[in-house]
Amino acid sequence: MPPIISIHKRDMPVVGKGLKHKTMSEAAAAEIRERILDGTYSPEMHLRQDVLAAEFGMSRIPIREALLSLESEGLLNILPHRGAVVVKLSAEEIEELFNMRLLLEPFLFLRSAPHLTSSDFSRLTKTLSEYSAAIREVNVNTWNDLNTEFHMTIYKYACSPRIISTVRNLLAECDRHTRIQLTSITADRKRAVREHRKILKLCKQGRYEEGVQLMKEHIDHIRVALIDLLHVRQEVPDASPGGGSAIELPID
Amino acid sequence: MPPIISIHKRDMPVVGKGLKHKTMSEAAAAEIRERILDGTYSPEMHLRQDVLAAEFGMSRIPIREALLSLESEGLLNILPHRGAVVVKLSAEEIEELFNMRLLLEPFLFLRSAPHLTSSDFSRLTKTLSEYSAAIREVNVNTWNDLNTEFHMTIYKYACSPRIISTVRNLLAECDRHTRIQLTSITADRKRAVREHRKILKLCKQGRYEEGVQLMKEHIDHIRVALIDLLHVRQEVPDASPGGGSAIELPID
DNA sequence: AAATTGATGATTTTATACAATGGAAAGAAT
DNA sequence: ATTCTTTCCATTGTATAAAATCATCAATTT
Repeated sequence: MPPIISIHKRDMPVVGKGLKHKTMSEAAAAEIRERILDGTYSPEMHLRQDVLAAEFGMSRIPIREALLSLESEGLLNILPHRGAVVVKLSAEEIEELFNMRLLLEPFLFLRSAPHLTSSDFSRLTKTLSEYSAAIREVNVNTWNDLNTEFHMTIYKYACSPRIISTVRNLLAECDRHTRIQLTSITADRKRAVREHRKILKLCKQGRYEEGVQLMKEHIDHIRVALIDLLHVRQEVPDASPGGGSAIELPID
Repeated sequence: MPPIISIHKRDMPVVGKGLKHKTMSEAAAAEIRERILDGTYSPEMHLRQDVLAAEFGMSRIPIREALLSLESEGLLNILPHRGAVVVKLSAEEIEELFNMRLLLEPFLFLRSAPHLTSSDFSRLTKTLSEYSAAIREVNVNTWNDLNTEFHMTIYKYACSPRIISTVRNLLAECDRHTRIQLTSITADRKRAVREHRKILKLCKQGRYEEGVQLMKEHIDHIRVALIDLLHVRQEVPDASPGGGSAIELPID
């Protein structure tokens, strides 16, 4: 018997059309997105079309289209005639993403939560359990998927596909940075799990006003902790006219 | 003397690189965007790459890239292997755009308005005057530019470039539909001007809470009127779980 | 020494050609 | 007559080649 050669997905990416993708550019975008989100391509890294094309075994045209697509998701900046750079967000820009979540997610919550079914709650319970395990094991690769699933399941009945997709994209953009925080600070990890659990409980009990309030606090806690962390690292005083504090949260 | 041949911009579009655009695809995107926004390309219209390429005097590749860019702005849907279709928004989808504006614009307003300068007020006064004239003359081609300028000037100090660009894009998307309303209903036109004028006055007087409240009402009035108009036309009962009413507006 | 100009090469952008896809029409089967 | 299958063709997606842009470096000028 000849030895069996094990091919791991990450060792040798298969980038192409198939069941998952109708076009090569979609497949390339998915792979590049994954690499940005998992940190393989770090902020400010320059992505070369020819290198990616050679690696993925395709021409540069679908790579260009993939990069354009990722630019519209906020993950890349494309500078004309100079190429694509992985976005590095300043503390202020990260904060803005959280501000935007704080503006949009409560709306989705209140429109959707009253319509959640028992099947949804089963799914949320399962997702929460997996999230808790991933947090405990510091398994950073699945945090965002599970966090996104938790939030998106709660919002699924909001009848606001545009806002939902905007939030989904914000979650993806935030994840690169949320990982830093959750990796660094044990207490923040445990609190995230606790808050998810309580949000779910309040939904089950039909206490939506309290649920939405906690959802806001949950998002804000991450915002505050992350900005603190980033400012400690940068030690740059925040002098912008609108900076310093987030939106006016009526925390009763 | 030979007769002077007058070349109008709209009669013979010059689509290309120059001072305005670094790439052909940017130039094409701008021209196509303009045509979508001014109604030349109506909702559900199919845009063919080869036709556009021939008309603009360029190859299909930058056209493809332009179409991708416009898809990310929400103006087009690109169906793999089937081409690009101008987005037609249902009444619910239009309403969602307004809901999103109602969530985001007050935040921008409150962060920015206190920082407006006398120079800003001069500009706003001028813009308002031009807007008023355009409304009076039912000059639909400039309404959105002036409306956008009014809103964007107020928001310029919000230190939230991402939210600002999201709102700018929402304004562009709403415009195709707001025109229907404003063209149809005289009273709505006059009220829009009145509301803009009063918002500006409240800003000058430093009465920001009242200003933001009126801004919300202003946006909501258009939403309500537009949805009424669309429902009268469609005569389809709204049975969606989250439909019927907008966000919970605390109108004191 | 500093500033300006020109040349070069790497990379991106676009043009042209070829391949792939999906819808419509035609033909075959029931 | 209706339904299913096959073929065809228009259009899109991708590959390859050529053109354009920009950053860097060397040479020249001030």
